[in-house]
Amino acid sequence: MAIWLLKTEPAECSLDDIRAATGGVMRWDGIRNYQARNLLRDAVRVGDLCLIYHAGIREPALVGSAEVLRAAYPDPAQFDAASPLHDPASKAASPRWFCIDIRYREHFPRPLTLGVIKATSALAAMVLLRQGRLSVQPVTDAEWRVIAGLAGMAPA
DNA sequence: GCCAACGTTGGC
DNA sequence: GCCAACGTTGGC
Repeated sequence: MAIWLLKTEPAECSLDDIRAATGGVMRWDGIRNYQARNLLRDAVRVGDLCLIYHAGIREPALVGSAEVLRAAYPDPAQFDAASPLHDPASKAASPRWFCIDIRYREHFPRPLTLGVIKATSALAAMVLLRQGRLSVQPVTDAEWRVIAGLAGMAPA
């Protein structure tokens, strides 16, 4: 099982929104960056753990987790002319953009803020701190153990 | 294929 | 609202 960090602006889609969705299942779409796309399409598997990161707010933080319910499939929005995510250059026979379905798992007892992540030496190598703009990022098992501890989770 | 211009992201 | 980082675009 791999671990991923998924970044979102809570005004667009928050962990609360995921929990509130039918069955706690949410389509994770709108990825329009090739590096993130490649990870999503080639490496993200059913059952993988997703850590949800809220960005674009006063205190950015890892707030909880979800799991991958369905692996990559073509993002329907790219073919929808009315959508802001429409990509006229993408063809149905060779889709350019992909999405996944995730299912809500939990809110962390204590959200782990970016400030604390930055101040934690064991997390200094996180992709988040080096490539902050990447919206799908790999997280190592060791990083997850540290994150889980700081977020108040019992050891798995 | 290089590179300047431009747009977007996201922390502060 | 500013600005740094960085991805994309398009002229050459």
